[in-house]
Amino acid sequence: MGRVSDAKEKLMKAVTELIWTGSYGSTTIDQICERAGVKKGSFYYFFDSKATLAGEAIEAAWEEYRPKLDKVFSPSLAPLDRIHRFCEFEYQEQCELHRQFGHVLGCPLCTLGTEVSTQEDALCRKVQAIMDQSRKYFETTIRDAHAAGLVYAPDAAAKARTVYAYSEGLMAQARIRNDLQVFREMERGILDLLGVKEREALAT
Amino acid sequence: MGRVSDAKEKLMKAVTELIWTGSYGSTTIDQICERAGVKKGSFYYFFDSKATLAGEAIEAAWEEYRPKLDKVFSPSLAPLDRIHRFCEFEYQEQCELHRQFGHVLGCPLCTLGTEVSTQEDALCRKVQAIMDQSRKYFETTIRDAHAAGLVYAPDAAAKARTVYAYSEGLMAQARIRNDLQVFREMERGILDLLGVKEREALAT
DNA sequence: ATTCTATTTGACTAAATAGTAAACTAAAAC
DNA sequence: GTTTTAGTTTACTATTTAGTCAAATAGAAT
Repeated sequence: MGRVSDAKEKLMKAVTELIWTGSYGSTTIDQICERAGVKKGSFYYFFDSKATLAGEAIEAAWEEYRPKLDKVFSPSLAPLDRIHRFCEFEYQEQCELHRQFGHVLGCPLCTLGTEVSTQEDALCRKVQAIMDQSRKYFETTIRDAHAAGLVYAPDAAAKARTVYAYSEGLMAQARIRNDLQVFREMERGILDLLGVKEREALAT
Repeated sequence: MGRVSDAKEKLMKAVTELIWTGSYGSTTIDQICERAGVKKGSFYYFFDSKATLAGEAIEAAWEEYRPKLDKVFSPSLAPLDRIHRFCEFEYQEQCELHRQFGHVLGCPLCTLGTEVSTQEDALCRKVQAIMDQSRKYFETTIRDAHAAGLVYAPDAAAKARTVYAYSEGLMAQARIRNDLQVFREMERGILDLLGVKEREALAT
């Protein structure tokens, strides 16, 4: 079966970082290859365009991220505790990224999605699909919270869309302002959307 | 004083449209010139870079947009009515853009801001400045609503940040999904953040 | 009418970029 | 150890792109 290679993985890691720390449109194939330490011929051996690579890269990144969310949103935890842990987790992740790259990066899906929405249909669809899965964590949590009488949310899916939009908006603000403190407002905002008063949250 | 020119305005209009319907990174100076019907020499006569042009363009667009918001958020209206009108206004605007360009475009500030945040400092700062002004409409409205006893929001500025982040997040979703219906959830989401129950809103 | 000046034009350079192809190489399979 | 196959490299072409400049021009001011 010939020789084996990790060039594919290196290219995916490189493009993920470049898009996240910069933007899709401004990263070139030459740049990707250089950061990955891979020659352009090899790039075209594995992928046929930047869009294809980016698509596979975000899917791989999602598969790495997913188990972390599984842990944070474990159904064994009380619903409002999951929310709390998610906000804390997200804050810590962004702190780490900030340390590593010197800038608040926000959500890569949202940044990439808004940028390519009108231009790269296949890529944008992949972003949407991951967002759909991502939103499900909120949906399940909200449904559980409603069932437990902690919140009033008869339409958990609709409420999840709202909470998700808010969290994405907040991350966008954090990126634009390059300000980690923005994340400190996330939990309260989500609880407001869920109609949880300040005292109730503490009592849970 | 020599001859007069509208090339500057044409260039600003062109770049605004190209960024909004596409992205900052993917629009080239040649494209801008072509759409504006202006030769590249003239571009460099008026501006020294794409970033400079984009900066002036968004400022000009904001000055055009501002009076519309002044009308929507008129202090002569009941606070929750202003919110209602804003959501309706935003929906109508996006419908019109969708008709004109064949795609949901969302908020140009947020799209541009997240894209250039790590790359074009001066431009990003202009985005931030306009966002700050934009958010003030919410802040004033929320303060008035609190004073009128319609909502409980002792920290109007904080609440405005939350509402603003949510509205930006929702517009990002609308752009990514290319779905105008997303806007129909905006008012309820904002009222949820403000703690206004469904009945109360109608009663105002 | 003439002058003056703000603006326009087109032709140019240099660099960056996407994409190709054929020769080359390492290592797996036998 | 030979063959086979997967992956790598290098050198290349053709475009696109940013940015420059000197000459031309239109029209405002006088």
